[in-house]
Amino acid sequence: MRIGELAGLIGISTRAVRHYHHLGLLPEPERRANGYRDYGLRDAVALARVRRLTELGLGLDEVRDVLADDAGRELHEVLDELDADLARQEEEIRGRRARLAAVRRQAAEHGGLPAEGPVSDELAALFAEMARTSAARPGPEPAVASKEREVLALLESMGGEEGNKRMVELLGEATAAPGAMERAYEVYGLLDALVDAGTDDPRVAEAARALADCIPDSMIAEVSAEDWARAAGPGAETDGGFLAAYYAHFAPAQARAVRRAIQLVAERAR
Amino acid sequence: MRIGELAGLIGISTRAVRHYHHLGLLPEPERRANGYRDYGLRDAVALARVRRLTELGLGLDEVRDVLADDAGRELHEVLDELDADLARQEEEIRGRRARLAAVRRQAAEHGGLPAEGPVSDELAALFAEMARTSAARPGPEPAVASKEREVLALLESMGGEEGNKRMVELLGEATAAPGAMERAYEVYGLLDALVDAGTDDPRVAEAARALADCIPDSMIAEVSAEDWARAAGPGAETDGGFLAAYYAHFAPAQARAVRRAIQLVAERAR
DNA sequence: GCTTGACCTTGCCGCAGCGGCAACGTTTCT
DNA sequence: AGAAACGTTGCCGCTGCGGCAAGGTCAAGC
Repeated sequence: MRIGELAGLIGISTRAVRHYHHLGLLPEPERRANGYRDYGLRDAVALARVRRLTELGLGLDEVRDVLADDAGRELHEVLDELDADLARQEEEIRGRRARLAAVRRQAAEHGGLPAEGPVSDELAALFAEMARTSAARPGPEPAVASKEREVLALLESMGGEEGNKRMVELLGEATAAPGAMERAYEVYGLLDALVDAGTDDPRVAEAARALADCIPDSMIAEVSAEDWARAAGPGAETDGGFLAAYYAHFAPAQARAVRRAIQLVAERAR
Repeated sequence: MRIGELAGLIGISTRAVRHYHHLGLLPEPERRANGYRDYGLRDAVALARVRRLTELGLGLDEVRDVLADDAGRELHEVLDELDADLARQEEEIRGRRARLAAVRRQAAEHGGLPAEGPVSDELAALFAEMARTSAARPGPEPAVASKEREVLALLESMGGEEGNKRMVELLGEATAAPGAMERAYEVYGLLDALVDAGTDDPRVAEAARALADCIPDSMIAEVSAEDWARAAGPGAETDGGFLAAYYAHFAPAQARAVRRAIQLVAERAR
């Protein structure tokens, strides 16, 4: 047989056959006078065995090892490992499909993936409420409000399924109280004014007080007192986690005010 | 944020982030004076979205398309396609695991993968019977016998689950008859003597007759008369399938004898 | 000031399992 | 004689980054 006949017999490409030669999976057969490889049925048997193994999902080098080691002991190991690997892959795909189904459902309801804004309906409602409030107020929207939306969107997309959902829920309740969103925008205004201020500006303390007053007890209770304290603690800027990014997100005086507000909240939490 | 902070926040490597920049999945942020990339929370949001999509199993270019097209129509398509693809993969893995389980069972029973010989126990038994018969006969084993084993091993490993299994079964029955294997070895001897003969050697016809006499009616009935005729027909050598390889496997006079035998069988089959 | 270590920058190679293509020789059919 | 269908070797391409090179930058400790 020539290579094409062999390949056709087994149902594989000639490239694959040559590849197997190259990797040493299949011994090179005799050559004919013209240089063509000349295969016999024993080569076909060998190739069929190689292919059976590769189709099981073994890597080519694993196949080579299995074929080389006639020990058969290693085979057992390899097969066990392979099965575990396949089981893992199967689970992973199942999980992906589950998540994908959720995304598809949401995309269908929503008419598309959340583009740059909110992910959940609750957050979308919250943003809409913000937009209404802002439109009812004079002047442009404070930049801090838009930053706040970014933070919320990030928190929600960052994964912590349960905690963040609950957070958004509480936030929705809190801003649903009459006048709450207006008060929040007052605070945004105070913070916005600090964009170019020094960190020792007297308005910092004022903004911090106002911000802390906006946080309802229900949200304070949701987080442990230690966590509140940590959030305002000295290491927060440099812990490399979310808080560091959060503080870095604001101008220095704004960050100072936010931090002071969290300190006040932490005191209330005790 | 610098790139490491961003990456840590989302839970990804800096390499991946840069890779996403390179592929245009994530816009390049402003640079600081020292050339470092400077990220804000909005970048984190964008990155989180990219990552959610990639973790669903979308390719990076698909993610880019989805993010670029705010149409959302294409998204639906892509997600459908992805789900179908994942379903296919899941099925494939399931099939592989099933086949793998069979191989593992066999390997455990057998103390290793069939090394170069038979695959099934039935074929192993047949080969053992051949070895016994050969040992009881004077002189070395005819080369044709070994070639025959190759053919059988190939047939069995080539896949056609049902048909080949039945073939081996019938072969087992046929050779279990008293004296059958001895008669087969007589024929092997006749064929072996033809290795250097011309195709018009008178012994060809004799060997063909003897070989045809070895084939029991049960095997003849298993294959349709047309298939027998085709197997001995003029196109068999060049059809590129198994028969071509089979005939090429023998010396010319041997092949001629085998073919003549099949012709005789085909006549009996009618 | 100097080192050390942890960052950052760009850029190119490697990975699995071949497919594609180049650039060429052989066989076979017409 | 020419075309079609084979064969040969060899190198590049694909995915989603990781590794490594060969630096520049920054903060901390001596």
